[in-house]
Amino acid sequence: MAKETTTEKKVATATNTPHATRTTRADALRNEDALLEAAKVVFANVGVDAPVREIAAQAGVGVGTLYRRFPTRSDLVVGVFKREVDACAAEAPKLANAHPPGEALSRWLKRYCQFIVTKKGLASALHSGDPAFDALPAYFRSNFEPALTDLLRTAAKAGEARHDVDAYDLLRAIGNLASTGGKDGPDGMEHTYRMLDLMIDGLRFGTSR
Amino acid sequence: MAKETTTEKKVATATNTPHATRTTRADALRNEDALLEAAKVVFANVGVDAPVREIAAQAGVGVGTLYRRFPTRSDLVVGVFKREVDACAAEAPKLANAHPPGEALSRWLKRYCQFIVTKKGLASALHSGDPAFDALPAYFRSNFEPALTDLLRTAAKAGEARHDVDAYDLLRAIGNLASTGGKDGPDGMEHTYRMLDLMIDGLRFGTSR
DNA sequence: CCAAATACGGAACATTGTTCCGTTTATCAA
DNA sequence: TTGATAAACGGAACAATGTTCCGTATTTGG
Repeated sequence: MAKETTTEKKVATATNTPHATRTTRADALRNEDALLEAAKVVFANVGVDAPVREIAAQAGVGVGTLYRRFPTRSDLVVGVFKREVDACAAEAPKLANAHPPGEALSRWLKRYCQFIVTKKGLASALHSGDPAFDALPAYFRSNFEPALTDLLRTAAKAGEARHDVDAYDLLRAIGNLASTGGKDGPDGMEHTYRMLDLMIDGLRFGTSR
Repeated sequence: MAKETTTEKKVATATNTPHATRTTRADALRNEDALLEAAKVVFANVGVDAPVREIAAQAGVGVGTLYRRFPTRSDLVVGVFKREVDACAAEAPKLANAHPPGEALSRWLKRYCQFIVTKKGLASALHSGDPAFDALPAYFRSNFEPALTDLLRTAAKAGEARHDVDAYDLLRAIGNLASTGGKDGPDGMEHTYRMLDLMIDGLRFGTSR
């Protein structure tokens, strides 16, 4: 439900009538991807209020195509947001495989930090009252909390992090950290990273108990 | 500087050239007032995103007139906000004259509560990133803080309120109280008023020290 | 009462979100 | 491979909205 998989999708009718359904066309899938990617770029450059036409152009697609996939501007915003959440959360297990537990945790937190900074524009859209965004906070949490919980638990077992830190608390704390002082500050992101390092050190402190 | 006074306004040129300036035309003043009043009503009914045309119509005026007075939609929003702040702050001294200190304080806090609830729509506009709104928080504070400070001090001297309450803290606290649970809640405003009464009682507690 | 400055109204313009529909293309059975 | 057909496409057209322009009406001051 999170995102369209590349798997074939046919409507499962009880009686398989002839010509019942077809697979989703390849160009359609390609375009959906191109649109999300284009929107991500345009949102980052121009802001979340960027005109739909500009996104369609960047994706090399007509507005009609855009609207068939995302019936509303908000739907596109939601799509980009979810895709970014997915991408960020998906890195947790990868990092866990590639690095020792403490390192994996630290790297993922930095990655999450980047996500937050990038999505600052979106964050304000969340509180715009548009009901299309109502589900996003839950989506955010239901993806990030388990991902971070795993990293934390593994690191704690390996003696590389304390046991008494709640994943959601940490997500919120870092979220607040990163959203004030964003990437356009005096020393661009450096301040945020310093604060993040502080917090990571805090996670390690008192480890061997 | 707060608002246009009804006083004549002529540009004071060093050398009074002939035909130097004229007073602002009467209809212009009338229309400015009508526009602010209309905008207040429409914002309340339709929301801050109401179309400019609708406001002009409600004021019985063409859009051209609106735009001469308020070069931008945001300017109109700012105008309404300031006028409401002015109106609310101006009631403080009036209440102080008409009631005993504790009563005046309590009445004004309730009045302020109404202001907050009404302006919830505007509040979200404040955080919309539009630089036109940058000055509003300061305007808010610079009007309300002195008004409430006076009420508090007077009440405290009369032994009807504690001495150790900071006006700005109180403004913020009540602001938070009133903005969650607004006028459309289950028991419309009643909950907010109950909480406010609690706070007012708290102000009185420990009075005779 | 007149001339000039000022203000007015609302049509016209520009920018968006969204819909519509004639045309193109991918799919799949034969 | 091929052709019928469902699916998807592109972009013109529509609607809503902020903003500008300018010919006309009103107010002011003498």
